[in-house]
Amino acid sequence: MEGAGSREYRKGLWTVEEDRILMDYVKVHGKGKWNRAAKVAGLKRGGKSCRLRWMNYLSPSVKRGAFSEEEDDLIIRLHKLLGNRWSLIAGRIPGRTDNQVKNHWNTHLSIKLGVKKGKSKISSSKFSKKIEASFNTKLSSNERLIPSNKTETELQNVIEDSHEKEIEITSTHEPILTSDCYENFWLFNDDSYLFTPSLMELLDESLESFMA
DNA sequence: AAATCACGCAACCGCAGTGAT
DNA sequence: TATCACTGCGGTTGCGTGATT
Repeated sequence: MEGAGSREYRKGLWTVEEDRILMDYVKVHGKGKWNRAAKVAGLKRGGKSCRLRWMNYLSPSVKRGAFSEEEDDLIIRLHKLLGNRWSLIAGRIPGRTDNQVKNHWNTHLSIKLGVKKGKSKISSSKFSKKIEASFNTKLSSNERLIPSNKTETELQNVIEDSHEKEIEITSTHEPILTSDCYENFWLFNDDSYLFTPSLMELLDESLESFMA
């Protein structure tokens, strides 16, 4: 039982020194076994705290900084269908964690869309008419528009397929990535990525036929 | 300049699922 | 089969900081 017994755990924000210790530990031993990691590394933190710190902050795959419009768009689309399944949504957005997506939704997107107050303020022309229309009819953040004759697994497969198709398409293109702009570039196997119009279109097409 | 407010985000909590023994 | 350790998830809290009064 974590927290029980004589062992006392530090709480609150991580210090630079704690970060360094955890980073060093992961470099040598790899991820996992966080409870043991905390003890072996000499951190006065629980395993869960170590795991969270690594996953949400220290991991080199975590992307920092503001969310792009494309990311916002994708989150909104996926949330519309998946509800508060933050890990699933985050899994479709390279470099973003479930915590980041959840926080971003709660502090920006839900307000922007007027979900909590029951009114939509969607203004972006990027939304497909059908997705926007159906979103406006369902105000609760927990409601999803999965047809009664479909399963969530089928829905996830649709999203997976769209992503697969996207990768297929982008693999045939040359990169047009710029260092300071996330717009209009493609997805690759290295750390760089992008949201292309084709991904959005594929997702819309797939979801529309799924919902039909 | 000090006090208060509001916002954004990191971190915590409780629970469920999974795998090893 | 039961138990335990561990991981992962979503909801929530509370701290830090900038804006406002």
